[in-house]
Amino acid sequence: MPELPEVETTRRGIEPLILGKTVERVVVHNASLRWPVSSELAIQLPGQVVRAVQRRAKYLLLKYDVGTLLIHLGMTGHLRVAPFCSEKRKHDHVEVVFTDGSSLRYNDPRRFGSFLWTAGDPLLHPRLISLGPEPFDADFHALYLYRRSHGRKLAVKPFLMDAQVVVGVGNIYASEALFRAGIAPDKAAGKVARKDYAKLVTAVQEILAQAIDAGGTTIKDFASATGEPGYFTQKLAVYGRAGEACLVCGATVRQLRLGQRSSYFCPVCQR
DNA sequence: ACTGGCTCCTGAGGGC
DNA sequence: TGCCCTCAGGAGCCAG
Repeated sequence: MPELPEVETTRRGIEPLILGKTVERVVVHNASLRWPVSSELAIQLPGQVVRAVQRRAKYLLLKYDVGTLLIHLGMTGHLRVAPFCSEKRKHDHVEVVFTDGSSLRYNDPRRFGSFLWTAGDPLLHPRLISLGPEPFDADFHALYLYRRSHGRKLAVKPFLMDAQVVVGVGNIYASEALFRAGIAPDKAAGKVARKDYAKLVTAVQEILAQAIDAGGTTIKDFASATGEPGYFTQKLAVYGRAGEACLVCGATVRQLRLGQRSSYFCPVCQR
């Protein structure tokens, strides 16, 4: 379920706990994630040192000398570091065990996440190569969104959530950013004015930055690698607030479905 | 080329 | 207490 802030919070949590450690072995309890967990992991990783813990979009990149482990948390994935001998929980599917006895443990009830292995440049992996810019990159700007959306009838909210347009903006932050930018979520992407895309770019960046600072958003079960919940939940202006009063104008927050996802908005503030 | 719909899977919560 | 229904933070794939 994590969006970019939750993945970044996870990255920051696990990095100091695994960087420089040597893998002893990989234990796969259940290989049936989004794609089957590659048997390459158990062959390639033993003896390898974690050289870097990076993020691209919602993927975590664990870099080793011989390749990169790409981890996607899906909707319900969690990573935590615990002693290998500590008690296992239901839905602990994969463990990367280090020579110091600690273990990077992947838990994912719905199993929508993935563990992919690539020996080559991870940015050229099929799952990553066609992704759009990072929201904090210089090439994510108003004119870019304006051009990308030209002539498109798709509603602006699913447009914003399209990882080929910009990465990392999931269902919660898409609603929040559109609220902050004053744009109705069901407006056709191609009808949004360039000046409104400028507001949207700023809104996306502000919201994601604030959410990262708060350690992510916990709706149901997000927790960081150290088990802390996210504290951005208290700052959500519209998400999950259907029927309640808009914090800005007092109108009733409404809910509608766009692209099979719940969207929340203020009919007065957003046009 | 776009768009909407379906899909993977488990669990929580509401209504009866 | 239990059953059934809907919904959930992602995103690939398919038909039209």
